[in-house]
Amino acid sequence: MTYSIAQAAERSGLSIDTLRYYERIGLVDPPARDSGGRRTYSDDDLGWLVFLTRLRTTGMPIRMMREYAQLRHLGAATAGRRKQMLYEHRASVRARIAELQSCLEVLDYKITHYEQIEHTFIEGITA
Amino acid sequence: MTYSIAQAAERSGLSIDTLRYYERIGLVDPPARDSGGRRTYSDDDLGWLVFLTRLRTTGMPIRMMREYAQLRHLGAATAGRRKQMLYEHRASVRARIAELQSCLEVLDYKITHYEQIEHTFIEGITA
DNA sequence: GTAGGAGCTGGAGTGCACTCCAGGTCAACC
DNA sequence: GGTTGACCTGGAGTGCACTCCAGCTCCTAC
Repeated sequence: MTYSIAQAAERSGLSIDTLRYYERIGLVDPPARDSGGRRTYSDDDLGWLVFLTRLRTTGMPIRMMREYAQLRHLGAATAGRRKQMLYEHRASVRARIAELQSCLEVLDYKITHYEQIEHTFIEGITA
Repeated sequence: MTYSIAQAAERSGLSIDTLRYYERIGLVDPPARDSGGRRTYSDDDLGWLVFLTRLRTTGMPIRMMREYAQLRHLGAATAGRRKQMLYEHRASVRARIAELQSCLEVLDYKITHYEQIEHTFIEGITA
């Protein structure tokens, strides 16, 4: 199965421009072309694109994604280093989640505070 | 208790430049000045700065923080709208956490995959 | 055979959130 | 009274990750 750039964009959640941009900066290998010179993405290409969106969503900078892509390109010998990168990235994602959760507590506290103000206000009116 | 801009920066985790920038764009009220024209931050100022860093950490854009700051400036009458903003923001933070957790699963899967490759490799050598 | 739509390239432009800088002031210490 | 160090202002510059554009080609459908 192959996909036009528009289909690849839709399925990966990236824009058409972003797909070409990622290719230009070496984040994705240039996909095959059809007889008219148009990009045709394979299922493998799609899988990689989707994985990239996960890395992006979790805040990995493009510079690091590119490093990962380059290691991947070098084949099985770099599997250990890639695993190490994912390990470290996973730790940073976990830390980020913890950070967000701690901020959530502050938000909860603030919201409770506002709710109390509201109650006082209503009681002030109806009393 | 009052603080110099350097102390405010250290305690809030923002840089000195960012403190002045936030003031310029209306995110924080201009603090008092000493006889020499230097900013002196109060404990209240500090509290607000720290709260802003929480909003920033949770991904609230500056535009929205400014909106919140403006409502706060208008006093108690806007408490309901501010509460509403925090409510919505909390929902987005929760969604963000869920998103990160779902990506974590993908990372776990990938890492497991790499570990299996490693095992196979070692067995291949030692066998 | 032509009109329309998708895709192509190289390069310029955008939005966000800072960050840095030059040139100046001010208070304190030697 | 001169030097030092923190701070001041207005404005320019930076890094990131896209996003947009002009001018072109190519296939399809009428």
